Order: sequence, then C-alpha cells, then structure tokens
Amino acid sequence: MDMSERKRSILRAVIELYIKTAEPVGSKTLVQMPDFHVSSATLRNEMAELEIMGYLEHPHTSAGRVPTAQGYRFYVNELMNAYRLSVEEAERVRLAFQEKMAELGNMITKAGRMLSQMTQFPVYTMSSSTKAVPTVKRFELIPVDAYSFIIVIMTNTDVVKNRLVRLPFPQHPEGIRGLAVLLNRYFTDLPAKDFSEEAVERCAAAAGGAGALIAIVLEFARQVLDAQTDRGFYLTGTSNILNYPEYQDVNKARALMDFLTEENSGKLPEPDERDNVNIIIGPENVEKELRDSSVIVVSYDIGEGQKGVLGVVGPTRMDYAKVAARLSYIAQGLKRMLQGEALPPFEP
Amino acid sequence: MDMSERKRSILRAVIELYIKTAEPVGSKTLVQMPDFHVSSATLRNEMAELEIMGYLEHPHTSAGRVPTAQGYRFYVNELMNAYRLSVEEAERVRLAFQEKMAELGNMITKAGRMLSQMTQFPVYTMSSSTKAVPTVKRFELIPVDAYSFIIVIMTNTDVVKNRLVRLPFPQHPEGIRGLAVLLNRYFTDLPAKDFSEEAVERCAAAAGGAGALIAIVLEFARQVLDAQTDRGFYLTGTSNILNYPEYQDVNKARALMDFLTEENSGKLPEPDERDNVNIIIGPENVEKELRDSSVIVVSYDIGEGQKGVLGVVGPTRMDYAKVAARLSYIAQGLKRMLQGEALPPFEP
DNA sequence: CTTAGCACTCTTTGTTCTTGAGTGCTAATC
DNA sequence: GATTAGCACTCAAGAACAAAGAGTGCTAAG
Repeated sequence: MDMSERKRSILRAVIELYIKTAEPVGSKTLVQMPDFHVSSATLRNEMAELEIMGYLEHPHTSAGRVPTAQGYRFYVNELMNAYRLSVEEAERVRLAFQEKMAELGNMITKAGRMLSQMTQFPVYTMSSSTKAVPTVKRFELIPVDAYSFIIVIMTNTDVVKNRLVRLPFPQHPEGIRGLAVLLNRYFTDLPAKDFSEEAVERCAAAAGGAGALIAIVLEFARQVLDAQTDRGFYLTGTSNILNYPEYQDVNKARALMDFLTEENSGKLPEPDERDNVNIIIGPENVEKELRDSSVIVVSYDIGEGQKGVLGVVGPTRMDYAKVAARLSYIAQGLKRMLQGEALPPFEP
Repeated sequence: MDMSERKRSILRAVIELYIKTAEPVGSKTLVQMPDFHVSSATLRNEMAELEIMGYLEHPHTSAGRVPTAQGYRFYVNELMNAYRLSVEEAERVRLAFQEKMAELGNMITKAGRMLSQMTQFPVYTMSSSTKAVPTVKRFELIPVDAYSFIIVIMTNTDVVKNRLVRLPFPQHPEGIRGLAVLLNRYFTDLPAKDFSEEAVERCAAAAGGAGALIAIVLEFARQVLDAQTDRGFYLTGTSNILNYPEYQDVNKARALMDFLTEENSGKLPEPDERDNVNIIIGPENVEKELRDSSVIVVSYDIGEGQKGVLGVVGPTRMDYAKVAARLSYIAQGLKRMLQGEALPPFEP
C-alpha cells in the first residue's frame, strides 16, 4: 500500500482539522471541505487504509479518526507547510522585544513569557554550560573601608560575580591588594574541587595577616563556580494546559504540571543540534510523563561556552508549524539581544 | 443568642472535620464523636443556631453544614489551638535547611520550595524594598585590559552589582580610574531619574578622553537601580491545588493559577506588620480572584531596607493552625540564614 | 432543655432508552 | 479497477426516570 497524493492530502486535512477542533474527524466532515471531490465512502476507504498504515486511529467504532504519533511525525516531516509569521505579528514581537527587554530584568525570562503568551502553551528556558569545568580566571579584591571589601570573581565562562564582605576586625587595604595577587597566583584556572588545603596553607603563609580572608574568598569562589553549572531554569504558562481538552482530566493535567518543575529540568528535552528546531512527538519522548505531550525545543548561543534552551510543551495535537515558527523567531531575537546587537527587523 | 461553650466546641468540631474531609458535616457524623454526649437532634438545633449566627451554612436542605468565611475567622481568632511542630518535624526542617541551603542557589527560593512541599499548597515569595528611592552609594571601575573594564556599583541598599564592559577602542587605565572619582563626585546619592544631561556634560568635560564611557556606566547604574525596586518574585507548587476538591472544577483552578503569576505579584497579600503571621480568609481578600481562597503570609527582615514576604495560598478550608506554624517556622529559619547566622535548633 | 420520631427535601447514583454520528461492507455503477 | 450508493451495525453521549440515602426541620413527649 503506497502513499498516494490523495492519501497525503487526506491525512493532512485530518490532522489540521484535529489540531483545530480536538474532535475526531469523520468522513462527513471531510466531504464538506471543498478540497475533496469524492464521496464519503471513498474517503472512508482511504481513511481505513491510512489507519492500517498506522497514521490514524479510532477511539471506538463509531468515532471519527484521530492522528497517531506516527501520523504527526509524517505530517511534521513531509506534509507541514512552513508557517511564516505575518508581517504584523513579526513587527508586534519586535516591538515587544524592544520594549520589554528595555525594562531589563532577565531577558531570557521575559522572552519565555512572551513566547508562552504567543503560543498559549507552557514554555521552559534554561541555559546549560557547554564548557566542561568552570574555573576562576581572575580574582579582584576592592577594599571599601577598614572593615569591608568587595570580592570580584571572573570565571572562564566570562561571568563576573561579586560580594561585599564585612570583617569583624580591621584590615589594611594593602594587605587585601596583596592577597589578590596571591589568590591569582594560586587559585586561577583551577576547578573548585582542586582548591586544596595545602594550597590554602601555602597561600596563607605568603599572605601574612590577610591570610585569614582566604577561606572567605574561596568559599565565595566555590559558590560562584557551582552556580556556573546551574541550569538557570525558568518556566511560565503551565496553567495554559488547562485550556485544552486533552488535559481536562485533572489527573493528566497534574501529572504534567508536577513534572514540569525545576527539579526535572535535567529531564526536559534539549535540542540535539545548535539552532535546530527539534520536534518531539508524544511517545517519542524519553520521559514517560511527556509521552502524551509534544515538545518543540531550540537552542541558541549565548556568550562563550554557554547555550540557551527554549522549549514549548503542549498536547500532541499542537499546531507544529505555527509554534515552531514562533519559537524560532523568539530564539532568534533573544540571541541577538544577548549578543548586545540592536534589533533590526529580523527575518520572520 | 450568645456563644455558649457547647456552641464553640460544636463549631470547632465542624470546622476541623470539614478541613480534613472537605465534606459537609452532618449531625450524625458529630454524634459519633466521643466529644459530644447529646443527641443528634440537639446538635441539629445548635447547628441551626450557628447558621443563623452566620458561622455555618448549608449548600442545600439535605446536606450537612459547611463553615462560612465568618466561621473560619472566628475559628482562627478564638478557637484554633496553636499548632506546634513536632520535634521530629522541626528537626527534619532544620536538617533540610542546613543541607539545601548549603547548595547555595537562592536561599529564598529553596525555602519556598520546602514550604510548599510541607504544606502541599502553592507558595509565593518576594522581597520588597522599604527604602524609598534607590541610589548609588559608590562607583568602582576596574580596568582589566586596554579594551575592557569592570563596573562595580554599590547601592544604598547595600547591593553590589557589576558588569564587564568591552570597548571598541583602547582606553588608558588611568583615565578609567580618574573617571571613577568623577562619577563618585557627580552621581552618588542620586536617584536614577536625576542623572541629568547637564551633570553628564559637566562630568564629561572634567573626564577628558574617558568621558565617552560615562553613558555606559550610567546606563548600567540605571539598570541596577531599577532592579532594586524589583520584587524578586518566586512561586512554586501551584499545581498542588489540583489535589483539592475545591479546585476540581478546572475553571476554578485555572482562574487561581492564572492569577498567581509574576505580573500580579503586586496584588498578592503582604503582611501589615513585620514578623506577624497574617491570615486572610476567602472574601476578606481584596483581589476577587482570591476570594475563594485563603492566604497566610508573613514578612521577615533581610538586610537593610529590604523585607521579604512569604505566603501560602490554599482553599478556605485549610488547616490554618498547621500551615501558619510551618510558615512561621520556615520564615524564622530563613531570616537567620540570611543574617548569616548558624542554625541553632530554633524554636518550633 | 433534651430527645425520639417522622415527614420532607434534595443530591447522588444507577438504569434504561434514545439519538446520532460514524463505520464497514456489499453490490451496483462508471 | 476505482468509485459510490445504500444499509446494517456499533458505540458514546445524553435524557429521563427511579431508587437510595443523607440530612434537615418540626412536633410532641420526656
């Protein structure tokens, strides 16, 4: 049984109708469409064959057809027309970008919120370091007054963090500056776990009076380096799923929502390849909690050694073309913003 | 009609049963309790009076009694026994604090997650500045190499932020250090909106070649100061509400969930007074989206000029005593952690 | 004041029946 | 050989109805 042109267009019609209505599609509905000039009986025969081929299924005898995961997959790979944002929509997004991002706050967070609002689906964002082990590239200690100084730490991932430290005893600014030199000598380009006791002692010996501060600085360095492996997880719009009939069953909704949390951020799909929009359909998901849902996910470059991940979660009946288009548009904008570029009216 | 001792204990029993079961409480159920040595008829009479007094109500003729908001209020004010965490529970929390907090990340966030897990309700946290207008207390510019330097900004709220700036043209370290002095002269203790054109020009004139960098530094300062008014909102455990029968109606659940978002953080209850556990019952809420729910909220001191808010949202049928106890226990722990104290086995 | 008793109300649950959408199959038609 | 008309069949969903059960309010007696 081969995939005739007519079968393809029937399959496409069934899927697109089902995406819109969430109702099983029957032969009668199809016959009313202007696209088909055949009788309902013919459509029934074709649909029966599509069912045998695995693209459609049947909740029960007297119901219309519903796409299977395999059906969606075929649709995504072969049938789907690329969705192009309308000029208005693209412009609206661009303006929102300009405006919202100017408010500062976390740009990534804001972009996630925008995307969720546009798609009406939950959206997750995270960033994951691609550089293997984070190390300190440079220590900087700035004396503020006799009782306090600021630690500034730059990592090999070009992240800069600081902390104001208050001391219970006065400390000479020169001692602090000297300590910085020593710290840079002993502890740069070293993963946190290699901050050895021994090195601390040698450094303390060289530092004299300021040696007592080493532990404080290194503790902060450890925290910063640990935070580098942090996934910076953010999630919005989960409650949107309650809008869709597939999650009217509270248990299903809860199962998905419980899964979509920071704790599980490591289990959420990440794209296999940079800048590629990945579509994972229902049972294709590794995690069983996602097997009834689909995920569209993309990654984008941010700074050196870091990539960002942006994903949309929804029912398998999801307008893949539209969501993918919006997702990649936002990712594109985000990438530019993060690189500090101005925002040209980028490609829709 | 006065509130006899017996009425009080009947009211308490009804409320506590209803909190446990979410089922209307009838006279038969009460008569089975060992606490009452009267007949069901007597209980019925008493309950009818409690209903007239406004503490109970009746979904329909043949149903048991359900507490009204007024009933809960009376319970909270007069009837409720303070709930004391068991030693085991307190100890468990203390250990979790020690462990989880050591992982760093945002302590407040972690505490929120713990509380949500303990109560099985959604929890929100935010911090709000109590100091009126944020200003820069001190600018610090650290030259890194000819093409880059780090801006460090300390605010009057003792927040320190920094940013690495790359320049398209080389800049002499001395010029940068000189600029720092000028910035501190012209722009400290000044709200962001008073960074006038005029002041920028005067400063630029004095700075010479490095004057071009003023705009960059001030832009960052503006961002930092704006972020100071940020509420640092965090929310967890929203999906928990789906566990409770009062939110089995998907529309109700969605209404609440849609309301519980960052955008509405300003509308969420904040305690009237520092360190006081506030209980807001159903219709007592200002926001109509919360009128079917209750909120327990507390604030705690963090650093100077900042207070933190920690709140729990749940159905009006909520174990007020238990939740309040847990909430304030966590808030207490959080406060200590944030003040950098070690964790003694604090009061349950 | 308390309680036993009883009629009454209203929700909940289960049952049965009907309706209608949609199918699969067969036989006739192009 | 592909298409179509026709028809019997299936099954979910909804309506209508009945029965059960929980709980009430009231009355009259203790």
